[in-house]
Amino acid sequence: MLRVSDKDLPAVPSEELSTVAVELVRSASRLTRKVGRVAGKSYSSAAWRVLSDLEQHGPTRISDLAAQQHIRQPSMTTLVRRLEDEGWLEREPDPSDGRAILVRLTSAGTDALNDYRRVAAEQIVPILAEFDETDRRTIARAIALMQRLSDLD
Amino acid sequence: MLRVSDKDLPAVPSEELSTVAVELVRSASRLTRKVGRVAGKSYSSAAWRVLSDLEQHGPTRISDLAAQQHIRQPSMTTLVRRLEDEGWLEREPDPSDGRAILVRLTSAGTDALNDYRRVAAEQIVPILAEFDETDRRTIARAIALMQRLSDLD
DNA sequence: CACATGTCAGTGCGACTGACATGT
DNA sequence: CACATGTCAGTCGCACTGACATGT
Repeated sequence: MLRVSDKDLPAVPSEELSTVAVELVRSASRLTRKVGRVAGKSYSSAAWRVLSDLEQHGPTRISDLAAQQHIRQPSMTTLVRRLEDEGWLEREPDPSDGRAILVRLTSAGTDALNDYRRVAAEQIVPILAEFDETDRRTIARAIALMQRLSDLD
Repeated sequence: MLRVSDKDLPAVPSEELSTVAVELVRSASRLTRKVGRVAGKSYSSAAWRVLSDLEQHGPTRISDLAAQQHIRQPSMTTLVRRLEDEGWLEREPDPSDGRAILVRLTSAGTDALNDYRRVAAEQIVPILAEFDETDRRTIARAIALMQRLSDLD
């Protein structure tokens, strides 16, 4: 049923974009569910996304973290407190704004993040390894495209 | 920055499969988060996945639904009860097994599902429409691949 | 004073485990 | 009796809104 070579892939008529969109969301959420719960001892994917973003961007304010994750400020306050209780991040006052707080990843946080990544990868890599070269490229490219779909707005 | 032809895409060395796996999960969960909350009035993506699976496979037992969604039976019991309260599905005894219950999608459930799909698509389609033909094929193919990654185990 | 930042209180969805009733 | 199916009870993660204190 599935083609292995890109040039054999059917074109996507614009009338069917809506179906593609729905199926994309569906498969993304299935994958998230499958990997998320098993990999996280107790935390959801939001926690790991926060840690990952902190690693990438350095110390960040609560409000900015909330915006990045598409959640409200109070929710981020709670999440940050839980992660702080775990020792995975720490807070410091923002020197440039007395109202704000900078959240920073700790080394324990980095360790936890890498642990999570290892476990998550264990779920996926064995199957990924069976994909042919074209399919691997497709996945790699799709990651960037999904990123674009998530960031805009 | 973006390549338009598949054969220009970089190969994926097997040493980097683990990174690809992690980033795939990350971008999938970001997309799920972004679309899920905005599209769902109050329900999470799990609810829509259940309705969608029921539409596809017909009446299904609670335990099978739970297995499909990678959640436990008691969680599925609760979810089914909420969706039943909404009038989106109904239960009937399984004629072939007195212990089991068959869950069936109602017409109101189909309507709700289509409403959700419309709203979800509205978030994605405008950006998807700006993708070139190769990128659309990439997304379409990636959906199937993510499905494979979710189903196995 | 208007506004931004963050927290607190209260609510609800949606997972989990353990114990249990019931049917095969 | 062993086992599968589903529910109940209790817990916790993780979103939300509205109200609020504090700093710009």
